[in-house]
Amino acid sequence: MLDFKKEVVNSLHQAIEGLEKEEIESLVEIPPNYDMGDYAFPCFKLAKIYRKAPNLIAEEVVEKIEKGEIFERVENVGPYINFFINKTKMTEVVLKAIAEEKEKFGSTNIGNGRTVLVEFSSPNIAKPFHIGHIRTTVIGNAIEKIFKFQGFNTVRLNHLGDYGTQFGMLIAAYKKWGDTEVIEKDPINELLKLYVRFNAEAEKDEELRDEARYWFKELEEGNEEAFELWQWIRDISLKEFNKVYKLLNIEFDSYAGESFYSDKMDRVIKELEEKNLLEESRGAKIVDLEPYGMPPALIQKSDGSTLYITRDIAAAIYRKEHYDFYKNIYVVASQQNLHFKQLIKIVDLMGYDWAYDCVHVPFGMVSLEDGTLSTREGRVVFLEDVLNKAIESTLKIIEERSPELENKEEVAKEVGVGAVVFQELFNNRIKDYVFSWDRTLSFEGETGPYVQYTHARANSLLEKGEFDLKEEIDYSLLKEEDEVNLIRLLYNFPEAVLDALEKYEPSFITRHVVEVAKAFNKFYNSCPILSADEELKKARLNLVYAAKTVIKTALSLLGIAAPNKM
RNA sequence: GCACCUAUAGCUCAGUUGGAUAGAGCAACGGACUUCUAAUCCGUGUGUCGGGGGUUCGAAUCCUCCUAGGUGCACCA
Repeated sequence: MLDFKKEVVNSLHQAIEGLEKEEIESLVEIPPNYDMGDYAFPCFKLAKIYRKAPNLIAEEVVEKIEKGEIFERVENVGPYINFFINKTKMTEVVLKAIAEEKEKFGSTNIGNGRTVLVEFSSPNIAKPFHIGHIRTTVIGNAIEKIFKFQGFNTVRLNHLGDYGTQFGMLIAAYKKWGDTEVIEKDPINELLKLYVRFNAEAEKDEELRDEARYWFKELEEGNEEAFELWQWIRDISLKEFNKVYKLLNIEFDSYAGESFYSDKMDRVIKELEEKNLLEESRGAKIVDLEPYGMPPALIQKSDGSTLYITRDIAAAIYRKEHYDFYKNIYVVASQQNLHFKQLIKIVDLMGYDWAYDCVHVPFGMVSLEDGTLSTREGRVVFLEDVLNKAIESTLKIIEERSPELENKEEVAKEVGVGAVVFQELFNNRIKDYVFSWDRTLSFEGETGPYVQYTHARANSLLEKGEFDLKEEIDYSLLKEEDEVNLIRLLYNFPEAVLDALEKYEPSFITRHVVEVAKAFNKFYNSCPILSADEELKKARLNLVYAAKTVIKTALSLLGIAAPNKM
């Protein structure tokens, strides 16, 4: 697709002496208001070079710029040079590109088949899948889709929390108080009860903690009973998690969790020792990171068992050997910033040049109105409940507004789940937020259902208007302000996707698609489409098709369905 | 105590690498369906951009100090 910004840069480059193209490009900006043009160039920097007032320079440069067929007008307002793109040209460029590329519009091949691993979701076995897990799950899912869209070979990793002392606790608790039948009926809740009870009693009884450590040690050393119990717990938990993944329509390529690396730990410890990175301290083995301004990383406990970071080092090395990744992305809460800083530094100290291809993508915390989430204290909102409640509310709305709709259940699921996911991807990752039912179940304004509704509306127009993509249209007919604003947003979509990829920030796409939906609805309200004159109708339907396509693509990158009717 | 993150309208948040008058949604009030899906659209207004100092032609954005909140910092993950 023709790059208008490059055109602006080129014509400025010809008119200005003493500035490299790169410098010009970094200065070109989008004015605060489109009345002022599509692109602008401020002349303050030139003022310094030429020792002349910036508005005078702007005047002179404008004189020298050739308008060609790309620019409608180029004019200066004070120290700014404003470029107005020829609207017919822009319309033609965008609508043709979308008609050709369809749902691939916005994709590139910058990945060129390189492998990107995305580790996300990674719930802890035997604990409920609650609202706190939704962020990693949907953010990771979106990031994977965005990378894939740009030509990367992506691998979706669910690094299950299926190892560690907590399993010692569970095994010990099960052996004391467990009942297989009861657990099979409601696995997560019953296992959780055991876990909570164990923790409560361990407060009073130190010996219980020793028992837990003992069982974890046994598990690590291959005790058969411990292993079988562990596997059973893992299986029934995964079955529960899959209910949520199914609702979200998310699948993984690998469920290799922490346990998978249990037999790869010795090698790590040996290697750290060989490279003189390991030190004895208080009976444990650590890597001293003080020279890098970080607290020491505990690699091996004094009882010889390993820790989270040890397994992560093993995992990183395994992944490099097994997948030869270009990037290894961890979508994990910001609480673990230090952990990942330490992890990456240790891998670096081990001499691996790919250490900084490991990227931690952090996100803020979810809390409840009455405080922090706490599984142990029962302050928890289950993700499955949130999704089901959203689906239920959606179904009610459908019954009210479009009772004749076919497959209501299916649409309710797509819209209800879409609302939850969309809200989750709407703000910057890093922000903390307080979970609120009101906000989650609101379907008006800048929400998922709003965007989906816009898509369904567009689809309905295309059906009623018997739209044919192959028909020739007259691009110059689309010159209403509301049309041009929509077209401009469609034109900017590919850049929004690239920004999202570069910053690992799906919300850039969420924000952009909301703008597209707003512009579309404005256009829809101000411009008659089906009742317009034949040629205008064809042109407008083409624009409707383009908007619908971009909305659908954007939603799919976010992991949200785009129903044709709702 | 040390480190990192956050602070923008009543609420929830945008604000592109420093740039032209700081923007949305929600909430409130008023208006638009015999006409393309009213989960829509139009109108009405509110800001010490947490505070001070600095850099700059120009700062919500960069630097610095302070305040408030959050998170992390050795045998949990």
